[in-house]
Amino acid sequence: MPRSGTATRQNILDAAQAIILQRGFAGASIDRIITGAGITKGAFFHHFPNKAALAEAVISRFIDAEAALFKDICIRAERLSDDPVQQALNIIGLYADALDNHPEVVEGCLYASVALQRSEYPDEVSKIAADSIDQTTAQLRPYFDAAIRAAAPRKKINADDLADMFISVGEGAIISAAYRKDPSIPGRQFRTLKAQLELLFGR
Amino acid sequence: MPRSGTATRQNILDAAQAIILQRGFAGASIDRIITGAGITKGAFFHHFPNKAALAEAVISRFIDAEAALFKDICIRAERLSDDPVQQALNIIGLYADALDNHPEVVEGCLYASVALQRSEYPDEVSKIAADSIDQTTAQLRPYFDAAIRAAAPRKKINADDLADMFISVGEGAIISAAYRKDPSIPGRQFRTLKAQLELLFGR
DNA sequence: GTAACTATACCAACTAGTCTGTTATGTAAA
DNA sequence: TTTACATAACAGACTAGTTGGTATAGTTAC
Repeated sequence: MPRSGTATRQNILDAAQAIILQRGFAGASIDRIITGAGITKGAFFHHFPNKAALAEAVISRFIDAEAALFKDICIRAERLSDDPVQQALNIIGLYADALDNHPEVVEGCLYASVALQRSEYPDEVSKIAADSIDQTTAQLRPYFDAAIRAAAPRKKINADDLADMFISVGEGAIISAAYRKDPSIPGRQFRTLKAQLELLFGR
Repeated sequence: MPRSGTATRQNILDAAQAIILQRGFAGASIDRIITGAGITKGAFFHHFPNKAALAEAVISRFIDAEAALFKDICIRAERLSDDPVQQALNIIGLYADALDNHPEVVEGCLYASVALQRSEYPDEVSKIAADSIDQTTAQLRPYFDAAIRAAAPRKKINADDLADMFISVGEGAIISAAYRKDPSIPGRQFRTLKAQLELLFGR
């Protein structure tokens, strides 16, 4: 058995993600990444056939982590209450809590990075990022739909716009956090959103 | 007097902004920009001493336009009503209208571009972008403050978080719009926000 | 034994920026 | 009215360094 390369691979992905969020994908040169990871060019191309494959690996890992977090939050929200309104509110509250525990959000978000450099990332990467956003809103929509049906909201509102609002607040708050260098902003923004939806659903 | 170069300069800025929003700042090479603008390298470096100066010009122009739009909206909102709550709501509504008339928002936002490529842009550019964001929230905060004092909101909320929410929804909605290729999203998101604040202030 | 590396040399394409020239347009003296 | 001239607006070849990627020969840990 040869030695495992998984640590080195993670090392590369970590360095790549950090540099991509600081300098963009084009600015994240392979030389900078291998310097950041403390390895050589030979090691890099042993793990990734080219830069496009690296991009796909970085984004995929990020997306998988986000999807896992989101699914976990949905499960916990359902466990906390049977009431559809409370479930929807809990998803937002739990997401706020999760962001509080991840101060590295001030570094930025790879979803936003892909959106703002569509033509620089490989097409495949743009596609899987877009699919992941679609999947997240599709998962979220039923919760808001159920809440709207259960509570007769005080303002005419639809689940699509609420699901979009969830994504928008998340992405936008991370940009605000980056400007202010304040990692508490995303959590606070989701709690502000939660308070507004409590009113909307009469809580 | 020699011929005027202002049209060429605008041409360069337009091409640069479009390419920056598609590929990031590092991906927006001078060769790509001059090809996009249909000019030569000599013309480019006649107008800008280096790439950093171009970045500053592009961002400054964007910031000035945003600031002018925002100021205009504030003035119109104040004219529409003397009621502080209505003024705050009108700002959001007028901003939604303005976004409806600018379908190019799906291309992205330079504020977000700078935030997500801090280390690639010249320091001066990051600084003026951050200052501009600070100034916008500082202008917005008094409106929300006045509304809170006038209306005793139904949820405990502060003007800082509301001003941040305005920025977050704006930035986030543009990212959502880019993913969905739907320029109607930002306007709809601001209207959703407005509906929530109407409830908050008892309207 | 074999995969996981290090180290280094190399390449073609691209990068920001420089350089030397050329062209358009207005001013003013002859 | 022509002609000379000043000056900004360009054109395009050129350079030194960087880019992503390849090649190759040896070393290390399981």
